[in-house]
Amino acid sequence: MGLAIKVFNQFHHPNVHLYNTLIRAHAQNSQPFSAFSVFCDMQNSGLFPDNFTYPFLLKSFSGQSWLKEVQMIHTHVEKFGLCSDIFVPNALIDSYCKCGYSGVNAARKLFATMGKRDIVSWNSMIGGLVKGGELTEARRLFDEMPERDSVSWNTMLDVYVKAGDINAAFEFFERIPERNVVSWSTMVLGFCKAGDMDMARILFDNMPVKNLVPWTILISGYAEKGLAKEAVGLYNQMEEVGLAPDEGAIVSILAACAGSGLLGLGKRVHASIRRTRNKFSILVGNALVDMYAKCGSLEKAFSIFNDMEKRDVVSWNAMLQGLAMHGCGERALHLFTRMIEKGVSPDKVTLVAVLCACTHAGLTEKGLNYFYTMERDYGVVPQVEHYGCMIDLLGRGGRLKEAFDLVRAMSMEPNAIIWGTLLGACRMHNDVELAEEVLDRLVKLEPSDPGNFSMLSNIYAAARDWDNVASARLKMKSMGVEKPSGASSIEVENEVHEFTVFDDSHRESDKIYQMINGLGDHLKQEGYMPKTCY
DNA sequence: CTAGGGTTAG
Repeated sequence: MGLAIKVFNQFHHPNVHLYNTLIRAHAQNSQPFSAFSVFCDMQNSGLFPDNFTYPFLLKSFSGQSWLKEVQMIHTHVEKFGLCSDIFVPNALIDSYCKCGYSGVNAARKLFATMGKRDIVSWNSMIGGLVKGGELTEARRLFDEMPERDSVSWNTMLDVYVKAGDINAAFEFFERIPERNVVSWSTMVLGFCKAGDMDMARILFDNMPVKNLVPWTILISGYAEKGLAKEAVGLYNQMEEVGLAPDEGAIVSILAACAGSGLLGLGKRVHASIRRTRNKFSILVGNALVDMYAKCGSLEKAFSIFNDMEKRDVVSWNAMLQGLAMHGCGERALHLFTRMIEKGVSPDKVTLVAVLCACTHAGLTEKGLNYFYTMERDYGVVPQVEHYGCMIDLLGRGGRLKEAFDLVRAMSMEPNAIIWGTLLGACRMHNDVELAEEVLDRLVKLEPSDPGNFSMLSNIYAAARDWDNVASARLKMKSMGVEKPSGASSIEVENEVHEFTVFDDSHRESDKIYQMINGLGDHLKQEGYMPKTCY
């Protein structure tokens, strides 16, 4: 690329073709800023962009949400009458659809006024609607379109998957005239999302052709659900068939590991990165920082964070969040100060992390102060997540009434997390009366979640109100769902061992319990009194 | 133009 630019600069009067080539090269290297600056140079030198310039330029924007720039190009294109070529409006539709809600609306308007449409115009428009969550309209357009290719069918399959209707998705999948690797992958993803890992595996095993994407989907699917054995096994299998994870696979698998604490697999992926490349992108760096931080290896996360050549706000957020969630509130706040000193603008996620840090460090006053000054100091308007942090901060501090007042003072509708947080605080401080009131609201939002009643039953238990404990338990049973028991797992030499409560299925179970009891005795000798009443 | 991908409160 550097050489290409050097050669380009030797031309005294580059023509439109040369400019286009350079813009396309920047697009291929995901350099939107460079592409745009070449475009500006081109205009400054008095040349008029043509039918090729705009699609290339728009292509370089992918990954950005540059609504204004897309609108600007749209205006240009209309002024010069370049919409006659179908490639230009098609590229505009696609770019608009990557700019969120208002972008999709602009795309829709453009699509409606197009005199000529090809299959790509329809596919782009439908794909945009799917991204915008407008599934019903996407479906309508699919039914309306004059002809369909495999992209159309796959997009429509994605509609069913996104709608969460796995049965309808599978029926549709079977009706697709020519299924390709994308159709199969979408279906595997659908089963992963539906929690049916057996079906996901069957589909995966029966795929006529595979690439890295279905491997990634299934490994991430296992990892996300904490199925360490399956995830590691499949990752090994992938390496055995000679596939190395690309950036997409790395980021996806690391994210799944972060979500469920699979440090072992995360380390494997990290090792593979170190083996195969000498540097990595911000995306991969952030995924690594987040994975190590969430898995509890804070020092490892810090060392990667510090070694990163470039950091963006997400890098800082991941590190801050990691420190905050592991109780290192003071360290998180110190890092936040460093972030401000470096001139990085905090965003809404940063402030969630900061407030969370105050909560976990017991810094109630400091948290309140950040909350009330965040808009003035950092331009971040408090949103429902920030209120959630404050409810937790006040609630844990025993200031239940203030927490409840804050919920009522919120400008937005409190969601289930808000009420759930408050319920947790009631449990912590044994406030039965408030708990009943809070549960009332919570049930309206999450009527089928038995966890809420489990929480209430614990509150009654703490107050020794056994009649109500019984009725809460009964309510849980009648909902047909037992609270699933949690499991923990450790990995020893690439083998995963899983444990649940009262579990004696492990082959070395006797030894393990011996060790646990021994530890308990030691703790008691040191004066530790276990708290059994939760 | 379609499938996987970084940070968000219980």
